[in-house]
Amino acid sequence: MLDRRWVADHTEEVIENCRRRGMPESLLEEIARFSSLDADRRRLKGEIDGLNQQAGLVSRSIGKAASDEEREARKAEGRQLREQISALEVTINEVVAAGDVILRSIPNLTHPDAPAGGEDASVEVRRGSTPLPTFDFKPLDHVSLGEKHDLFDFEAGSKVAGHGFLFSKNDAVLLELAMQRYAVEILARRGFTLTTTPDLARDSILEGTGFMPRGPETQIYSITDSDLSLVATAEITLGGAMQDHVFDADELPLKICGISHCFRTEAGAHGRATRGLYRVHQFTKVEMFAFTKPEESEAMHAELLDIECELFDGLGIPYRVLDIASGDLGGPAYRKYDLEAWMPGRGEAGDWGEVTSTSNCTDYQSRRLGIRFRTPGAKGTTLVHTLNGTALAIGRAMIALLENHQQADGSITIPQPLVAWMGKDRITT
RNA sequence: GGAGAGGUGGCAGAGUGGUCGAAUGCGCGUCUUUGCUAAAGACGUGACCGGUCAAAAGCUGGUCCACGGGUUCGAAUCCCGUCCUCUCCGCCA
Repeated sequence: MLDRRWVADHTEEVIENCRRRGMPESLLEEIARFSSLDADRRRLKGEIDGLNQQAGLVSRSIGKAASDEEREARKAEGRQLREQISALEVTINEVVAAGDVILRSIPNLTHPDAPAGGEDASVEVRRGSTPLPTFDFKPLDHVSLGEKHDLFDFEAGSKVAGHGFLFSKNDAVLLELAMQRYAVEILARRGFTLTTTPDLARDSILEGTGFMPRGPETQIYSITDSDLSLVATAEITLGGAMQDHVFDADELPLKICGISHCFRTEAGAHGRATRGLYRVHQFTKVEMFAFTKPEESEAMHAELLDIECELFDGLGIPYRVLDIASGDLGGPAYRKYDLEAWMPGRGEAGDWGEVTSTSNCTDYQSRRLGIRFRTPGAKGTTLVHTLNGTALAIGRAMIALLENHQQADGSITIPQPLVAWMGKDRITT
């Protein structure tokens, strides 16, 4: 979330930003209301502070009271003050709660260079080093390739868990492991701390990271009779792990890699391009997360993007990089780049499909999570910036890999960097 | 899962109803002594929300002793719930 005080003092700027992001008119009106709510909060806070001071003085005087009558009189006075305070606290809590609802619904500010507009306004800013493939045969999509080589069992997935789940089989398993090993290798070399993370997290952690468990339109699976949910991405746990932490300045920037399963209900996503691996309820992802000082976050964002490019260039997968338009940014993102890989089997004659996403969330997540750093000699603490990026989302990357590397004879070549981990250089029948 | 112990400032650790944001030690900062280092001494050393101020500093009010509730004029201290840690037992990959 944004800073409460800053929002109250910069209402016009905040509204302008929301307009740029295509937020509904109703939210803009709410933001205008926020400023007066916050003024109420401050006024009430002043009153309560004053009463607290009085009540404290009264309480302390009781021990030194000269007589029983005086003591009783003071007690009554103290009781009366506390009642006033309680009443005001009820009011201020309501005001704060109303303000918080608004504050939490306000998205992050937007990078001035991010393209303005909706989904279609995103701008291609870069291409990968691998050219689009040319086939002298009709390329298959990954589902057909999977059938040919017995790589996936969607029926078994449906049987045990329902539509959107699958079993990987045979060479697909080796490939999954090889891809993870490949990604981890590159991230380790880039100075990331390697972790595997819990696949479940408390609802409070989800909320702190900006996810909404248990709403009517939630994308999150939750566990009945507990406060746990299945994570949609390791971003939740990697950010959540540092909740309320204060870094020393020399610990930053900190780069962490987390491998987790990701679970998404994909509510309302039926009927879209969901064949095969593209949109499933569970997949494995190698995620990057970074904590930086504010002035370092843009450079870190560029680094995360570079790593994503390096990973896909290394796999020989053609892709384009999109600078995501303001209207299509998620709430916490100040700026976001997506990699879209070329998927020859997608649509009529191939199409781009999103495979990674990297966001600079500036201090939007860290404010709610209370993640700060301290500079020696300087007073106070400063909120860190958080960034996240996909290293490899296994399912989607595998679609691109299988479809781009298929050969006329039906076999699939394994990109060189994976061969050692995979133990073979080709998938054949 | 069962039984017990416990969660206090950057760390260690005292504090069982008021004068406690909290002793003491370590660490850290400034200064003094010293040719440098070491050592010693003096002083200082948290976060958050407000007020004052153009702003910062400063000054000033409040809140914070895991978290949330309760009792009380008053809670780090008493009661309840939650979370977490440790020890033992059970179970288990």
